[in-house]
Amino acid sequence: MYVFPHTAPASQNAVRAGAGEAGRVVGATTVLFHEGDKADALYEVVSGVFRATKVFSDGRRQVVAFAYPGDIIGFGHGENYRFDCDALTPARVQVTARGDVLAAARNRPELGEKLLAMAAGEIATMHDLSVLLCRKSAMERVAGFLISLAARSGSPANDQRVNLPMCRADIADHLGLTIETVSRNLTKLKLRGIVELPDRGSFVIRDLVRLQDQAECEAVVH
Amino acid sequence: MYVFPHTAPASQNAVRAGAGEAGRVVGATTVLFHEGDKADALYEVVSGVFRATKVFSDGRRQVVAFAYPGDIIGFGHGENYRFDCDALTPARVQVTARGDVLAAARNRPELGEKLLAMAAGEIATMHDLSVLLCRKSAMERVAGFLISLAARSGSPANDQRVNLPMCRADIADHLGLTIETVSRNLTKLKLRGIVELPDRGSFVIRDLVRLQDQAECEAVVH
DNA sequence: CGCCATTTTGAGTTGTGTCAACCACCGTGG
DNA sequence: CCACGGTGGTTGACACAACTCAAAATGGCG
Repeated sequence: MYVFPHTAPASQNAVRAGAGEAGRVVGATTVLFHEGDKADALYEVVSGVFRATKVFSDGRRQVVAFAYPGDIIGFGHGENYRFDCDALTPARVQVTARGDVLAAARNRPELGEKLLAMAAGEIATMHDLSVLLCRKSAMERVAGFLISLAARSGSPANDQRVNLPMCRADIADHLGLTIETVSRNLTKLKLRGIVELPDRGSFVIRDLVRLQDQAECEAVVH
Repeated sequence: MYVFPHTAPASQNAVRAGAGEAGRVVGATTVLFHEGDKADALYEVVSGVFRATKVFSDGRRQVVAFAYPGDIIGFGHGENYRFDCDALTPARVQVTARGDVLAAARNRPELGEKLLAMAAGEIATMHDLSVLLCRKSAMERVAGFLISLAARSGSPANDQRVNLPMCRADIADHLGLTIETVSRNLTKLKLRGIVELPDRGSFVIRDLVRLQDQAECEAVVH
């Protein structure tokens, strides 16, 4: 597992979310919130990719989730946020005060149902993650991760370039592996002609069927 | 990982939940629902313990969650249930048709908020599980699991007998380990005087502080 | 062009899985 | 009452996949 040096500056430009603030544009590495902050806002990702991380006292991290456009960040917390969240790329988010959302749902029941449905979606995502983490081999995790990424950026199909906005360390800490193991398995997939790695920030699936074979179980698609 | 023999009879007495049915008493091994069944009911656990499992085509299983009194089963599914659910012990559940709940929430917004809060709780639980699964060592997982169990059956304190209603295979498939590894680590904890294992169905924490040391991070408590 | 961060590759170690034997518990039936 | 068989749990020996440490290679950027 890659451990970030404690001395590394966490992130520069922190955003304080005002209630009802809308369509905020943020740069890469912008922090939406830290673990322990008062959980008073919901964020809808409009564009870009965010990363939710939990950092442990010993320096180890877990990347709990990646958030793509359409995803809502801020569910599943109590009074205070349960992890840190920052932007991996330049991004835009729609910020809404939690109180406002609840008040609105009070008047418009269909909105409440939509919130519930989104919460259900997040639960399903977490189920899938825990399934991914329980799968034994590193290859299964890496292959499954690539498939779920491809599914998020449109439907997973052959010869389609998919962005890989997170670094190896993020992938490793998401899958419970080390960067070396992630790298080795990506190389293995490349040598077998299953994926292509044109540069650090993207990949191409050349043989989806065989990639799914590597993932060893039905593709996790939302 | 322990793989249940395919030939084993899944479970005898399946319950078909009628809408609005209340306070149903079920025996151990009773199946609430199977993966793929139409997700038309919510279950509130009144007493007993339930187990949510996902079975893969190759026979491997993951125990996605254990449900204790007060827990709601049935969130986080779409049209159809995403995993199997059965009782580990004789139990009682409150069954409610999903449509009824949504209709009720439509009229009573505070109910809708309660539902959202419960969904948030389930998300938090799943976050904790994925955190548990990302922890590297088997000992960390086992220790963390014992702590979370103790937390669920009252507050975790020394010299308090805690029920362990699930078998080693369930624990193993919950933590992504094998039964042998679970067993070895439990023995290790026993030899170190950290826990006691009076019988198969329970354990006693003798030194909570050292158990938390083994879990390597702040106790996961709800 | 040269520097720095990130990724890849390599060599050696170790923890956990695998396979197999053994043990403890419990209900059954002689 | 005890012998028996079955189930679930523990223990041991060994192999292998993933981790660790280290070094080389790649790519981005001033």
